[in-house]
Amino acid sequence: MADDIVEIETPVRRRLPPEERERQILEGAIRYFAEVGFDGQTRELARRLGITQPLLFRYFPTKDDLIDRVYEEVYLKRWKDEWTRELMDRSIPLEERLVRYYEDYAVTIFDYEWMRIFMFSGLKGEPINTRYLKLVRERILRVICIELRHSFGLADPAQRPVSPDEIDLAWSLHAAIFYIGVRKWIYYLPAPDDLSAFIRRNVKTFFGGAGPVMKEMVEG
Amino acid sequence: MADDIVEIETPVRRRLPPEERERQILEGAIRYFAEVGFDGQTRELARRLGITQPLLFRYFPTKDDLIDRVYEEVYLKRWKDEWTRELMDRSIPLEERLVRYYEDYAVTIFDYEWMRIFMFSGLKGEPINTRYLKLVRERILRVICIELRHSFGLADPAQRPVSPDEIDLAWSLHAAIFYIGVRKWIYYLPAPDDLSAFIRRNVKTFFGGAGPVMKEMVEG
DNA sequence: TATCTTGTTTATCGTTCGCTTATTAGGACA
DNA sequence: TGTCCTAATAAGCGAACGATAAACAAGATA
Repeated sequence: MADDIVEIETPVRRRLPPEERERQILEGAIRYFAEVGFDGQTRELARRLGITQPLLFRYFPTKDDLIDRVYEEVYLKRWKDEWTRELMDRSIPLEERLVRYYEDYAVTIFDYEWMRIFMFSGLKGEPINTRYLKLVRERILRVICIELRHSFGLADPAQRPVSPDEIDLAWSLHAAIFYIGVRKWIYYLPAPDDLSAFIRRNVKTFFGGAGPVMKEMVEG
Repeated sequence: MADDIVEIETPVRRRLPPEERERQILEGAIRYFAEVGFDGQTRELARRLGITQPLLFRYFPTKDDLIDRVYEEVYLKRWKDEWTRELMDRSIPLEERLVRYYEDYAVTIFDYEWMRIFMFSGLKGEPINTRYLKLVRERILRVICIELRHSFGLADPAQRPVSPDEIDLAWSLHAAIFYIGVRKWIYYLPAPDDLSAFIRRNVKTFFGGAGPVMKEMVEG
């Protein structure tokens, strides 16, 4: 029965520098939790990493601690302050600024791990999610509204503050881009093959139609 | 220590007609799974229903069977064929048709249970999710594209079929509306207080800007 | 080569999971 | 009021969960 000879995997015990092992676990956790959600089991995560389960608990005291590190790694480290700065650069036409911003933002969020962990943590009601969205609202959408006001020759936001309704309209442009990520990484449906062209068309549609609507909101 | 007197709940065993009990369990399951996801435990579900856990398994052989019934109940029973029909009614201006459709569609999907179960099942990769989205694409978005062609005086779809790029643009309008539900029921963030006005503004923005973009896609 | 530190594994704890079996009791009917 | 069907419960099974304790061994230092 020579066919029955099975290769025994001799589990080589590899001793890694702590920071390297921690890094390895963290990245494995991001991949794993992005796939199955935070109800995924520590045993299975350890199996995929090729280590034993107790070793996880040496580096991360509890499962929740590991999850917190995942959040930190995925969201906060990927935020760029330059987005706000570049959106305000009036030496460039606003429509082009919007295209540039969304092209860059898309690179950040159109990512298997980012997208799925964002939805999983949203459904769990994690505060970090709310915090992230507040960043989007205050540092992106409000800025876009201010620039739209200027671009359409509407009232100065210093005189007449940006209203929630205007922010909501800006959310819509954001949603259109964001939804591509949802389609691709949550629903596993085909997404536009030319993402740049999609973004350009979306911004053009929005920018082309927003003028009268904004005017009505601000001055109506 | 009269304060320590505790009301003992004598567990009244209520004998219900089977179909009534099944209904009660199904609706409890929708509420519960919408809140915590499908990893929620059958014991906790039973507790919330005020029944014992084995009774669940009398009515639904396995947890998966119960989940399947939840899907059926939430998605498929809420689809309206009249949406497609009314979107095609050219006796009404397209912009108004779009507003009417999204107002009605919003009533259906802006619902705690619908929204959250949709996201949970999406993340789980449930086939029913893909099936539902195919409905949206073929019976809503494609129809909208055809009507946009007609409204903007562009090539007849019978001659030049609607392209994926055009469908993608229609997804964007859909996404803007859908995202309100995400903001409200997934992120628990404030949503527009006048939903009708929001929809009207969105459709107006889209309709106002889509013309040249559509023309470029169809004839460019 | 012997020693020591500590990264890693083996074995296991207490709990909770989906699900089953055996028993109890509600309520329509005679 | 007594009978009977079956809705409902009580008790518990094996497996899997997060987490722990004790034993082992890789690799730097002497």
